[in-house]
Amino acid sequence: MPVHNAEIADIFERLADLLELEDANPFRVRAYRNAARTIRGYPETMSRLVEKKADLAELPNIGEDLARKIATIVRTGKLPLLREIESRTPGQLSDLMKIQGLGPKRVKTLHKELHIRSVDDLGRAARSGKIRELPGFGEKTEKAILKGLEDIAGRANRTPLPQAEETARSLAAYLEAIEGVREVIVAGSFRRRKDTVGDLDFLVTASRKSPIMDEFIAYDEVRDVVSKGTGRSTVRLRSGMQVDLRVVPQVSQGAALLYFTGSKAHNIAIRKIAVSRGLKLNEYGLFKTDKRIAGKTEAQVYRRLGMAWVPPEMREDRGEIEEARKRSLPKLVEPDDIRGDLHCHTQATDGTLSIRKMARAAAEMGYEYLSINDHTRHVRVANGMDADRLLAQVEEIDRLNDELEDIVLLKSAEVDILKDGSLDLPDDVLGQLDFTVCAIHYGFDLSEKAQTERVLRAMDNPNFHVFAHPTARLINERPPCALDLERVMTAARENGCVMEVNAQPSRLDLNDEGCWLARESGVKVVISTDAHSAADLRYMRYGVDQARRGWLSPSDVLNTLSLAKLKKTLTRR
DNA sequence: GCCGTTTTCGGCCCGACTGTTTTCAGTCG
Repeated sequence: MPVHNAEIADIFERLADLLELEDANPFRVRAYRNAARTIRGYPETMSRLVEKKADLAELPNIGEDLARKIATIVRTGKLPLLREIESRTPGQLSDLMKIQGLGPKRVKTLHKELHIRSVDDLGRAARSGKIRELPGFGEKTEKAILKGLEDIAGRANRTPLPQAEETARSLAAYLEAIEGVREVIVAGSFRRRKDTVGDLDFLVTASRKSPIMDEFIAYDEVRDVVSKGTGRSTVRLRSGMQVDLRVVPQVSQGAALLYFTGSKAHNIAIRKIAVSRGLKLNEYGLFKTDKRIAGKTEAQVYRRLGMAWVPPEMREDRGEIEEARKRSLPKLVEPDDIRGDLHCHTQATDGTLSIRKMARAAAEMGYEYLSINDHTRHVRVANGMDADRLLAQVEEIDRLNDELEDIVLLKSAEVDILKDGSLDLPDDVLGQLDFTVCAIHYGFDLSEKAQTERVLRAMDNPNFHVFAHPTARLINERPPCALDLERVMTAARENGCVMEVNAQPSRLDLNDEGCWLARESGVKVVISTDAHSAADLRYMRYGVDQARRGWLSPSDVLNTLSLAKLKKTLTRR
């Protein structure tokens, strides 16, 4: 079983935690964390890179030493250094650092003074009141630890973007109504459009006299106040979501927006650029000695650093800094570029509307085309169609196309990929469609080898056009199935197949990294909503977000094409 | 342990808030 990037990143992060507990050189600790971040977000697997004998030291934040360590982990699944350190420092101690308010120093004290080795030990010590007696600790810290233990026990998942959007909208409206508030912006991973959001970062410009902080913590949905200051406060909402609020002067708004949008890695990289130019960048502006030379807008700050403005979705330190310095950032796809939706369902299977009503809804979105992709027979729970029903639907679509004036319907289906890699309707039936969208709906737990071969075999069929929601993940519900995406991409390119970016907020599949891999592999994508109702067509935006995070341009996305060009491109040779 | 449009050695992002303290260490983002 090949080692996943996440496992390698976990090993390095654990190592960093334990080294920190041992008071190791903090920059060495940081090096391990930086490397972990690079590996976790890297679109290709380290296993594959090692197999290809690629030079891992070429990757950012990876040098000769870590390249060797990665290779060791790939080959053996473990790292001798970690074992060696764990023999000195109990491995579970790194778990304690996950509790809010506990860092390496305090964990070390707890271990040394009270012999605490695990989360359970910590709970017992806190409940018996032993922690408050330690030097540097007190009653409040002890209480905070008990609270922190509760939090990690019932830790909420990261919030899907649309839910976060709803929370953000209500809170923004509340904040905007507070006296003296000028502008409210949500920054953080929300602004970078990550598929899920951990917490919300609100940035507010307000007059000096505004009672913003008092009003903020008085918001109806606030469960507890984590901290409260004049410039920054943090609360936890009833939903479990954490919200940070920062008040900044208008003259610093751009610098603050830049800073609080992140990512952390992007911030660090641009601060280094500032330092290299003898400047200092913080959330209040860009400074030459003590003189602010930029800060009102983001564009101003980037400009004074010799860079183009970077779209928030790209701010992950995945090469955007270099491109911005060379002024060669790609032009990212935008919602307005989308000219049609290539995956939707009707009441023939599990959708809620007739074909005609879906067509009308799509026309109202301004689309030129919409394809109808009802399920095929294997998906019985969704009333999947057999050949006769599908062919009847094809005729119905032909009739509707004669009648409809403002939109063209494409004949398609969401065809099941069976376990043996065959498609669940005969070729002569599939051949009557304009194109197919093929997907896995069962057998998610096959081994990576079996799952990958299943897909590759399916792609050999000339009636396979689009691979829908490729990893079949459901955010916070079902992990992505084991699939060698790199091999799948290669096969897609060779066979002229296309990958779907499924825009359902619970799927977002391909995700940003998948989009990145598609582009690198020379594979085109379609962004589709998989709509089951008219309202679902509005999910398109979320798919575009992920495509932008994967640096996709309109030319990478086939449903930015006119109908004529699209039809030509979706044909396999 | 990484990295280089000043450098292959000597740097490494920066400020706010809290709690336990009487001036600051620890943690967080």
